[in-house]
Parts: sequence; C-alpha cells; structure tokens
Amino acid sequence: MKVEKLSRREREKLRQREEMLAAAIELFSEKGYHNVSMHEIAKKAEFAIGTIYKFFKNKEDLYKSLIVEQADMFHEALTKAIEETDDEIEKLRNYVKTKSAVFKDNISVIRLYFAETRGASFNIKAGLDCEIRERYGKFMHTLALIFESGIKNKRFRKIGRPYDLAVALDNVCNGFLFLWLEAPEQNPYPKNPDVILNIFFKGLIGP
Amino acid sequence: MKVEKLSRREREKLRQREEMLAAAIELFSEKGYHNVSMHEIAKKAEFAIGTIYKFFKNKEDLYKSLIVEQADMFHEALTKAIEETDDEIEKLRNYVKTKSAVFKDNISVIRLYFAETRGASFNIKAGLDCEIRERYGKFMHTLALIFESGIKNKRFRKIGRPYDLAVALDNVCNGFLFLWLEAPEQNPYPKNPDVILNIFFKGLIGP
Amino acid sequence: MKVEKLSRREREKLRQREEMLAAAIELFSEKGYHNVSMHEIAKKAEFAIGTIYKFFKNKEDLYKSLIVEQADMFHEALTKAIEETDDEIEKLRNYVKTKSAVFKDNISVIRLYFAETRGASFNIKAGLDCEIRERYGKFMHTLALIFESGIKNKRFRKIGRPYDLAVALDNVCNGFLFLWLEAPEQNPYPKNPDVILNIFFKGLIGP
Amino acid sequence: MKVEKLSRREREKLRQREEMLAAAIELFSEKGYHNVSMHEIAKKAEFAIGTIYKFFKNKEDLYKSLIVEQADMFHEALTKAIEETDDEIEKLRNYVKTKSAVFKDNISVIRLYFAETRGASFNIKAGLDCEIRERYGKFMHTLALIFESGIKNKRFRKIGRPYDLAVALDNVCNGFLFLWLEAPEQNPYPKNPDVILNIFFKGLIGP
DNA sequence: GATGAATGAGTTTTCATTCAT
DNA sequence: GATGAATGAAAACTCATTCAT
Repeated sequence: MKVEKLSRREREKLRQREEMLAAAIELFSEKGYHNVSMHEIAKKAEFAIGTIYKFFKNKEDLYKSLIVEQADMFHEALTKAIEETDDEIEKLRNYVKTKSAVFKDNISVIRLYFAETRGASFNIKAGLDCEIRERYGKFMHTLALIFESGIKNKRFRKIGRPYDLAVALDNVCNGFLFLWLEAPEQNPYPKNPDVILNIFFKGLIGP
Repeated sequence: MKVEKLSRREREKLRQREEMLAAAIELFSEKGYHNVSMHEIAKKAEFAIGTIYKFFKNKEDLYKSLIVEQADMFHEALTKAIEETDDEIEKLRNYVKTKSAVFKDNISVIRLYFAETRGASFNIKAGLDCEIRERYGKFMHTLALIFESGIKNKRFRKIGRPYDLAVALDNVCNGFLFLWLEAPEQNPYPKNPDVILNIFFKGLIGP
Repeated sequence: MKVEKLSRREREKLRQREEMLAAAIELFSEKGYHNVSMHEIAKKAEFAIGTIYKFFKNKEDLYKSLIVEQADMFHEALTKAIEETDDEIEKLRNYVKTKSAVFKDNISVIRLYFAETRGASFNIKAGLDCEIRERYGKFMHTLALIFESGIKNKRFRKIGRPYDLAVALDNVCNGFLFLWLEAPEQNPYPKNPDVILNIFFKGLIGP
Repeated sequence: MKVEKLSRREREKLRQREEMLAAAIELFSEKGYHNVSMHEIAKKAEFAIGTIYKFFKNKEDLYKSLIVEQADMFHEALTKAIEETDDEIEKLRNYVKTKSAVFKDNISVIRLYFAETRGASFNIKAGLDCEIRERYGKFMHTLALIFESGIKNKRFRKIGRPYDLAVALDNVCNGFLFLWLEAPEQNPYPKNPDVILNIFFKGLIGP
C-alpha cells in the first residue's frame, strides 16, 4: 500500500465513513440485513440520514462495502501471519493463532461473512456472494501452497490434495471457533493452536 | 414415533401443509427469507393467502417450521445411518456417505440451514437460531459417542476430546461438500467417503 | 362498445376506481402532479394507500389513466356531436356548443389536459405527451373532414387547408373558453356558438 | 426603463444571474420543474449551490423570476413590433412575424410558459399563474387596441369585440405555431404571416 | 372452512435549504 | 463573499396480516 498523505478533510471523511460502517456492522450482525433500517444506522452512527447516502449509494452498497472491506482485512491479516516464517508447521500455527484472534475480535462481522459465504446471501443482486467466494477461493490457494511445499519438503505426508487439506484445516478451525463462540464457558478458547492442529497432524488411526 | 391412524381429513391437511412448505422452501432458498412475500408463497402453493395463515401463525412461524422440520429430517437420516452397524469406522463411513447424499439432494434448504446456524439468522426474534443450534449440539453428541466408544475400544487413538472430534469431522465434511456444491466441475462429488475420512484417519505428520 | 353484464363485484370495483380517479383529478388540477402525494389521494378518496396501489401500478400510471380516459371521453362527446347532423355549418355549431359544455363541466381536468398537450408534460417518461397528442391529432382530422366536405359542397370558401382550419377553429374556441374560465364575470359564457364561429364565418376585411 | 450606470460589480452580478437563469431554462424545459434539482442547476451553471441561494430566495423564486422575465421579454418584443408602423394591417403582420420568430427561438421556455398559462401551474403557491395571466391580459389589451382603431378607421369590419378578436388571433397563432413545433416536417414553418392572417381577414362564408 | 380485498405501518431514498468555514 | 457538507422532512411504494363474505 502506498503511504499517502491525506488532507485533514480526507482524514475526517475517512473517520466518518468508519463510524458509519461500525454502526452498521453492529446492527446488521445483531439483527440481520433486512431487519435494520437506514434510519437506524444513521441514528446509531449519529449522522443525518442524508449524510449516510453521501457516502454510500444505497443500502446494498453500504452492506457490500462493509463485507468486502472486512473480508479483505481478515485475509490480509492471515496472509501476513503466514508470511512471517518459512517453516511450514510454524506457518500453520501462525495461521490458526491469527484466525482465532480475528474471530475473537470480530465476532459480529464474522457472522455476516458466513451468512454470505455459506448461507443464503443477503445481497444476491449485488453479486456479493460471488465476489466474496472468489476472494475466499484465492485465500484457500495461498493456504494450499503451504501444504504443497510441506509435502515437497517431506515435512508432511501426502494424505490429500493440498487444496483439499487447506479447505479441511480452514473448516476445522471454523468449527472449533464457532464452538467457543457459542458456548465460551463449556469450550475454552483454544489458546494453544495445537489443540486444533493435532487433529490434522496425528492421524486418528495408528500408528 | 407413535404410529397413529389419521382420519382422511387429517391426512388431507398434512398433505396441504407439505405443499405449502415445499413451495416455501423453493422460494426462500432461491431468494432469501426477506425477498419472498407470503403472497408469492400462496400463489406458488396454489392456496389463498388466508389459508396459509390457517396453517402457520405468521411468516416467521412458517419459516421456523420449515427449517426445524428439515433439520430434524436430516438428523434423523444421519442417526439412522449411524445405527446401521456396530463398527465405529463403518459408522463414520455411513455418516459421511449419508451426509453427502443429503447435501446433494437438498442443496436449497442446506443454504438456509447454514444461514441460521452460522450466519446472521433471518429470524432471531423467533429464537430459531437457538433452537436449531441446540438440535445441532444434540446430534454432535451422538456423533461424539462413536469416537468415545472407538477410543475405549482402542480402535482410535485419543487425539482429542470426542466432542471436538465430532465437530471437526462434521466441519471437514461441510467444507468438502460446499466445495463440490459451488464448483461441481472442479471438485468431483466425493463418492468414496474415505477421501474425506482419510484426512482424519492418517495423521498429516508421521509416522 | 359492447354492452356487457358486469358482476356485482366488477361493478363495485369500477365504482371504487372512479372514486379514486375523481379524488385524484381534483387534487392534481388544484395543485399539480408533483405537489400531490399518493397519501393525499388515498385520504381524499377514503381508501387505504395500499388499495390505491391495487388499482394503479404507480403514481404515473394513475395519472396517465386519468388523462387518457378523460381525453377519450371528451373526444367521444365531440365526435358524437359532429355526427348528429349532415349540415356542415350545423356540425360546427354542435362542435362549439359541446366543447363549451365539456369545458364548463370539466374545468379541472381540462387544465391537466392542456398542461400535457401544450405545456411541459408532467409525465414525459410515461410517454403521456406523445399518446395524448396523437389522439388530439386524430380528432383534428375528423374535424378537418367537415371543412373538406364543406369546401367541396361550395358551402365554404377555401381560405386554407382543411386541417389548418380545424386547428384554427379549435384554438379560437380554447381561447374564448379560457377567457371565460379565468374571468367569468367579465367574459360571459358564450351561450350562442355563433359568437365564436362568426370570427370564422365572416372575414374580417371585406367584402 | 431608466438607463442606469451600473458599477463593474453590479454588471458582474447581473451576468452571473443570467448564467444561472440560462442553465435553469435549459434544464426546466427539458425535464420539467419538479424533475430538476437545485444541485443540477448549480452544477450546470458552474456555481456553488449556496451562491444560487444568494441570488434567488428559493427554487420557486428562481423559477418565477425566469418565467416572468422571459414573458416580459416576449411581450416587449411583440409590443415593439406592433409600434413599428401605424397601419393596422401591417401591425398585425408584424405581430404574427415576431411571434413566430420568438416561438422558433425559444421553444423550451415557451413550453414552460404554456404550462403556467394554460395547464396546471408548477408554482401555484408562488402565485405565478396569476402574475403571468395578468401580464398576458395586459398585452391582449394592447393587441385589442389595434382592432379597435382598425374598426374605427373602417379598415376592419366589426365582427366581434376588439378584445375577443385579439384573443382569437393570438390563439390561432399559437395553434399554428404548435402545429409546426410538433411536426415541423408536415407543417411548414409559416414564413408568410398571411397564411395565418387570411383565416381572419377573409371570412369563411361569403362574401 | 376457504377466500382474497383491504389495510396502513414501515422502508428506502431524494433534495431544498442552511450555515460553519 | 463564496462554498458545499450536512441536514431531515417528505414521498413512493411494499407486504404481513386481518376479517367480512
């Protein structure tokens, strides 16, 4: 990213935009896209309704911006985590750690994100589902590269296609994280990423 | 289930109810809860709008009934599959096989189901999310029992808490099935359940 | 027009439609298309807003229906008046008489009609201006036929193209009628059509 | 009009005002009063929205100024044309000629003008309709004076009240001009004013 | 018991106008 | 004196739900 000097005006604009999105995230994740009115968002963000429409073309655009920007943020954080080391196992550890942290800190957006990826999209018209799934696919590919290189290095046994392994790991992570999310008291937050990784690393059956 | 003798009247009623739900499933999964009107459902099901309201208290109730009944149907099918044999490995194989079949045949409801379990629920007010997650939890427990007994039998190594293993398996399954769902041409439908199970059975690393 | 037997239902529907249009005419002609809200119309017509939308697709549609139906009504009345006799001069007398009567009884719609024919159309998008001008053109043709036949019969001198004469007569009529409309006390309602026709019949200059 | 020496400041102001009105005319006549926003006008005129409001109290005021000034311009041109000669017939010829030219060069404003005179006014609240009709009435009086003097001179036969004749002539003119305006290819632009005047001058029937 | 016409609360969105900079 | 960001009132339209027939 280019480091750009923003004018005071522009910085102010950006801050306002953030505030609007923050209010929207909270409301959408709490009540779902269709149960939140633009007036509600405006009120929560403490702006006039017209001001919201200066920043976002319409409700769909606001929602789409929100999801896409957040998804990019997540993937960026995860990509960075992976790149921090060259060791494949350590990469996976970092990935699980960072993913856990992101989930923990962004529970509300995560729900929206899953509604779009897995559930029936709120904004089919906006083509949001396609866009978000495409980004997901791209990230899965970078994750798959770790398995590929690990297999080449003989650090991993080849128990499946690298892309499949990436998908499997990602889903197991999600599963555990949701478990913790929904019942934090019964399912302790997985501080040690190996709790999750072990299921992959050691085979269930022998030796 | 008790086998009850239903009068012709009652059987007729039940059939009508099914027709309504069938129309609703198609519409909801295609357009999402909030983009389908009760009139649309009534028209598709070929009933008067008032008749729909004789069967369901309101739109939320209709949706909730739909989701819950379908979820029960799925869990029933899976439970039956598990009970078909005593061998733990075979049980897991049956589970994966049946789950794949259910996904394949019910893509549309599955999407709605995931929107409710994972995403931001369409019907938070109705408490649908709670109810459906509870049922999911119950089923995870019966799945966990397989791992528990397998570990006791020494057929499985104890690489995690049984419940965690159940969750992990379920999520890996979902991951693969969505993969296939979204890009059937690139990701062949996993006919052999071992493609999925191997990731569990053989550990990634050694021996 | 076919004489059709309408069911009680259908008659009731038609009556409601009339009531809605009547309320709309009054409001539109008093305040102009854009200064009347659908709620206002609904209230004046004593229907719920939703009911209005059952009868008319949208505001434009309501307005268009209104104008077109009224224009047809006018032209029908005028055509009938013309056809009542074979004598060309008498035909023109009937025309002027009927036109006066129609103006007198429908001042409000007439205003709307002229806004669409002459002024900047309220509903350009709806293509209303085109449609209404086309109908006007058609009627001018039937009016022109009177002059044509009169000229052939040697009852009229050929002082211009028949179509031009029709347009001229129509406009002189409008001029006089508006005069009366706007200041009834100064400009007596032209009971005798010859007041208007004389301007045509006797040339200004000579013989 | 008093000839006043305007300061550079004042002249500059006047020029800006003209630019704003010019932009507004184009937009209003193309889309109609209610389909043009103040922002649009500001943009087209290349001024800030606030600057527009320094010149005009509000949208209505801008529109009213526009229409009234244009109407004055028209009437001034016509009055001047009438005054160019003393001969009554020549006066009428000049009137028709000038009116044709004005129509041809100002089609867009003419439409707005007619919407206000004849149709349902865009700005009833502003009392625009009254004001404009009053000016129209005044001009009709000066036109009537020609007929009056012509009748006194025995150049014209008295086939009606002078005011009525003025109205009739004006309306026949309008009729022909609109004819040409709407279908220029079928109705040639009346270069020779006598095409229009003959309808008045020679009586239809007789002599 | 079934029907579907009627209802009106609630939603998105626009745009004239103001006023701090 | 000019600017244009911010405002919020008001409009068109939808749709879950009711209830008289």
